[in-house]
Amino acid sequence: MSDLPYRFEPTATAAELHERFDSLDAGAETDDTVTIAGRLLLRRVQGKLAFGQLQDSTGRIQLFCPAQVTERFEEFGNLDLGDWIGATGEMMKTRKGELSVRVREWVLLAKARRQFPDKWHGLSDVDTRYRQRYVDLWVTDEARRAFQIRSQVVSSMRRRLEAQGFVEVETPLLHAIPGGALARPFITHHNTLDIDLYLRIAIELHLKRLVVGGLERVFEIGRVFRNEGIDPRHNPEFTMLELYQAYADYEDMMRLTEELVAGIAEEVVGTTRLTYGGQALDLTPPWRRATMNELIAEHAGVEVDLEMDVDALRKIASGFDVPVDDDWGPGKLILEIYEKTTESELWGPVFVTDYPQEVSPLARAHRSKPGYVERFEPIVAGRELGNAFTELTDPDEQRARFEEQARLKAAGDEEAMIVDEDYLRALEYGLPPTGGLGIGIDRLVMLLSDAQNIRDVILFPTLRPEQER
RNA sequence: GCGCCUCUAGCUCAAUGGCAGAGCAACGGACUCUUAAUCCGCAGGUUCAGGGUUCGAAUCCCUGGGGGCGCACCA
Repeated sequence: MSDLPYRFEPTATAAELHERFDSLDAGAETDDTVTIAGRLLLRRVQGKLAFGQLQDSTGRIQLFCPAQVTERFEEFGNLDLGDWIGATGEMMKTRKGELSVRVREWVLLAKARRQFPDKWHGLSDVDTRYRQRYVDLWVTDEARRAFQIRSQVVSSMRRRLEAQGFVEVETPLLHAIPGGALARPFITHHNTLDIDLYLRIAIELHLKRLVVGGLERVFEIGRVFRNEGIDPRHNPEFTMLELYQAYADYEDMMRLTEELVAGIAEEVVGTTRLTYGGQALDLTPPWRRATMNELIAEHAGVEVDLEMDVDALRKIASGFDVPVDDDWGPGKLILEIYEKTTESELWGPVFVTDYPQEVSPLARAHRSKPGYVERFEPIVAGRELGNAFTELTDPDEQRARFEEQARLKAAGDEEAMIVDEDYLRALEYGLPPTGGLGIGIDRLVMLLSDAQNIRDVILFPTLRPEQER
């Protein structure tokens, strides 16, 4: 029978105590009684005097425990590193100037039956860090920091969007028709309906239905699933912000993006001038705008255009070692050339604009450039941070785009879309001019926490299951 | 999916074909101002698993497993 308490009531956190009492002089004693709780992560017993370092979610505070003052002193000295305890005592500073709680009463809240990692070296095996995040969070300062930043980023994002009149919604994760992006979905099954359902690969189509429904500014921050490879920038489930704004176009979305990201950076890390992977990264608006074709010319040294002969584009692509598929039109060829030669070279931030329509089935045709759409991707540190466009609103045009996608699907393209009749019906009721934007939250947090691996900003990244021993 | 690298005590790491080791943690002891406390003592292992080569394997080879990086795919 365990005699561990069912409840405990700390009156202060480590951070609060430092804020209130750091100004004490070395050797000072007070009558201020506090109760704190946390894990004992360091301990130094010295005969009739013991010191402990208690860590809670806000930081660390020293416990000062003379045998004459601290109850059950012998037992206190036998605590293991990692034990959860609660302690009550008076605030003081040691002669050496370390702020401490002089512990009178204390209670064991939970026993650490497994040994904690080395107090100095911590955990370096990344596999263990990801699998046992509950340990990692205690012993790896950067891990705690990254997830604090993540929390603040999402919180700041919500507040900023709400302040601009955006309404947050939740739409289904289980989709009968996967859509809104070009990606392979996870498939699952509903027993009672006896139908296959897909974990969503994007939020897009439901949110645009809501704009049809009169939610003129709408957003969702939520999990999206793509059945693709895992690498330092990709996790099969990741978090996206998607937002849609009636009456806006992609120029509005560019302004919104740079202001949102810069505002969040300012609020969360205090500056828009970051260092990412040792290189300076300045998120201060305005960000550069450049068309895909201009950037290809800059970085690959070749002029490409949809007007060009397909065979000429094929030749250019092959020249850059792009494996060319016979089915690809000029738009897909240009995109592949861009991704192979240019994208990873862009440090940014830069808005890459004016994508070929062929690879953008949900974006509206460019108002002045035939064959192109009003779409951009914000590129930062050589990677896409998001995707946005002036939304395609014409139901007939959308049907034609879906049918072209369905043709590609039939030809073997597993990432192509299929016709979504209900979405077309919604468009037939009328979607106003609308700007849409998606931002990868994980990627944004990586930038702001200087993380080189997406797993460092996802608490429990997807891993192979451990084998039974 | 392919290629390269990696896996040794709870943690961090040595030992590169010749007796499996250290620091921290644990365990026993000393110590009333420590800061990774210090000092003395004592334990701790299916070297990821299985097979092979060898007088002898943590080390070399093969198969399998976990992880990392790169490529492919993608945001």
